[in-house]
Amino acid sequence: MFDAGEFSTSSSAAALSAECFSSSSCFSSLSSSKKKKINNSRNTRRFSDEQIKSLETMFETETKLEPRKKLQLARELGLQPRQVAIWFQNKRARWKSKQLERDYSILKSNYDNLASQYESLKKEKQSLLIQLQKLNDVLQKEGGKYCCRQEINSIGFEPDNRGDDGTKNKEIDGRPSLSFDLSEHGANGVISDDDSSIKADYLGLDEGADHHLLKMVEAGDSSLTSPENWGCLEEDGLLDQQPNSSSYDQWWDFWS
DNA sequence: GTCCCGGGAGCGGTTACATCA
DNA sequence: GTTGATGTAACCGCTCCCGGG
Repeated sequence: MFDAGEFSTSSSAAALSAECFSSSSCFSSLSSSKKKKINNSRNTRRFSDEQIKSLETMFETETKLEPRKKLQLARELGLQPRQVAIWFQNKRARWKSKQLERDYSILKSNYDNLASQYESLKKEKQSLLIQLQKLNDVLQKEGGKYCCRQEINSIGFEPDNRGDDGTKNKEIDGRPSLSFDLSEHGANGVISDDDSSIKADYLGLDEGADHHLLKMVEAGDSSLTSPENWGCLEEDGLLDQQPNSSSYDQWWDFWS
């Protein structure tokens, strides 16, 4: 395929190679002037396009050459077997380096996505906490009118109950009903079933428990904003539905 | 069967040089 | 023409594996 003398790649180095190429100890035993001469001989050392192409093709099929194939390839390309071996070594190193870069890029992309999701969830949580605080304030102003969520349920509380004029609060049976704006939860500003399932996901709650919790939130149960009152959740069996203590910790971390 | 030794091969890191902007 | 960055062939030192004694 290629004549040994066709390429000037390793003119003087090739001449040396016949006796020294396969022995690094031979090289290291040379005087410094001799080494310099060898280094200077690297002048036109780049392999030709044809040689590179053949080497690349072979590398695609196998990244490690069998000794027999190495000799054959070296013969075909007019190179020393050691040159072929070194080319494969360097190629493997470069390929590995590129692979690491690709892997890093993928991991970084995944991390960025997760970080972005985390930030948006954090904002959503903050927004919900603010809403809870507002509701709690309203409830405290109103006194004991909303002490019992059964009572609220019995009057058909709907989070989306709005007055005809579009205001968020509307009287039901002569008592004010509360609605609130969660703009992040869709155009109509109410918590949808979809939202419930989303929260169930990251709170680790099952749908039933989460629904219960959301109802309490929707109903403006002030106990939710006061940890000392969370005992009622246990009484309701809500926290009992936590699969394990780590989920409980997760729940606590989320709201704290 | 086990240990030791030498040689071959691969790998990570480095050097020397060519090329290009 | 000079310079810094980059790519690459070749090397060095080390480790691992394997066969022979």
